[in-house]
Amino acid sequence: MSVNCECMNSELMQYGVLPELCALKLFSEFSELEVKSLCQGGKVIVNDHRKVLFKAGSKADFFFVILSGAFKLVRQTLQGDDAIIHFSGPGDVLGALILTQRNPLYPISAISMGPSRALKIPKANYSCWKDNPTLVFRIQNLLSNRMVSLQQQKVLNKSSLQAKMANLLIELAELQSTNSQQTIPIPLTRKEIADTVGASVESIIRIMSDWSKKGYVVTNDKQITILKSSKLIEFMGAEI
Amino acid sequence: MSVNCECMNSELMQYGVLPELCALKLFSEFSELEVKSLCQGGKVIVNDHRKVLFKAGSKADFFFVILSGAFKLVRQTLQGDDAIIHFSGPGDVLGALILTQRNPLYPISAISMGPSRALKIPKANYSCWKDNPTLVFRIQNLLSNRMVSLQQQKVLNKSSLQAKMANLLIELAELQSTNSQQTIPIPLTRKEIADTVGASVESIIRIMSDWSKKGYVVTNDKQITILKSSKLIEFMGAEI
DNA sequence: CGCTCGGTTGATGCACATCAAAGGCTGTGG
DNA sequence: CCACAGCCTTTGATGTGCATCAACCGAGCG
Repeated sequence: MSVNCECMNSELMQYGVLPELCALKLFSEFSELEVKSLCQGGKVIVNDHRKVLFKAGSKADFFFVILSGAFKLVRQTLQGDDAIIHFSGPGDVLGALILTQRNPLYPISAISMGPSRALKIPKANYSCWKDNPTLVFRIQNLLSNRMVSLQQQKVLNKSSLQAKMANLLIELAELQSTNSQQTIPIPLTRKEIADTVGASVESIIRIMSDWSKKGYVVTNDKQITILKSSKLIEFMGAEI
Repeated sequence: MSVNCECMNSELMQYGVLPELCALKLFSEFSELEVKSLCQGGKVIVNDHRKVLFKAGSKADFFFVILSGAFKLVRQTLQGDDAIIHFSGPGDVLGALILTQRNPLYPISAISMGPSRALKIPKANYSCWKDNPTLVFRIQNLLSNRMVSLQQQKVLNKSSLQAKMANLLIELAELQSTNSQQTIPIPLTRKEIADTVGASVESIIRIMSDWSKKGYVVTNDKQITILKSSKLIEFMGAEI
């Protein structure tokens, strides 16, 4: 057992993951030693585009810290199509909230979008995570953000599709700190936008091409850039 | 200051609130002494129907434990109508998640539904709440439930209005533990249902009266009882 | 008594979904 | 190497679920 851990640990070092972890906002002001002990036994998962990190309904024996790329959190609807609950980027912690339960199952699936990497950490480690007030605080903040985002979407429930799309694009563009360019740091298909706002692909396409024509946005091989965020913001409050 | 606390504390005793608190699942297996110290300085707020407990955007200097009745958590849309985010009952903790932030503002408003009582606890107490692993654990579970509910609603986003209504009614009916009668333990107007599922009052009324005619539900002065939950569940999965 | 609030019903219209068809692009295997 | 399948995108035609508007009723209430 401990041998196994050792091995995993050396793996952490090997790939130079430790400094990468320390660079995350999640672990800022933590010493390398602390991070190393918190992530003991963690294993780096490298995913291509569209690979499942974990699946809704399966046993939650691990939790995850995203290192690079992005993952979508998805649930299937009974009609067979997907509903995207959230997009997670580097520094996000996945599967932590439910670890306090007895026999936890993942409530959602996590699927990579483009090449992505995550650290897979045994559930057992969580006991020392939750004894660290700073860490608990930061994980709560991550959850709080997700909650706020879900609530905001509920508020826009009765609004037009354009309002929901504007909200989504702006929210995603804010993920990256460099405010100069409003480029969404996640490769995003129209279908994924549709699954997020709960609409059909065709409707998304119609609105996106309209916005492109008007010069509000530019899309370029799944990279979406917002040119006139003021116009998009208008949609979010528009009566009509 | 300490005098004030004393007074508040005696207030806790006076109204016999302490045993009431201890009876909550939140505090089960806690001693009266512990609960008393955790809720030190707390003040009981008694509300009629439709009174504001706290308002979105105001400074969050307190957090709350619901003693009796129910509260709806609401945000205004830019169009001027309400969006109900969640219904909270006895034992729920409100305003706790954001207390880890620097200068927290309530992200939502809480409004009583029918006569309700809540314990208003100074923010300062939260520091000793969050040092108690059991309490942190239980508050996380409450949050987890809210998260799951919001996610479920996202999954039903593309479904018919009937599916969303069925989901809501069943979820609310499950709030009360007595499984014999499927009565929703919260007085609920059609408008409130509409604001929760993001629909118009008229549409809710049409569906509710249809269901009443068919004998699926009975409503009786804002008390809704589900007679045939199997029929409602059918709607949640129905293709058409 | 007029007031507001909650419930109800019908007529009309629109913002979407749905269906259908087609073209580009990528990877895969014969 | 080409053929084929699968994914993503696009456009047009058609349909419909639900919002919106308008009007009315009953109950509670200052």
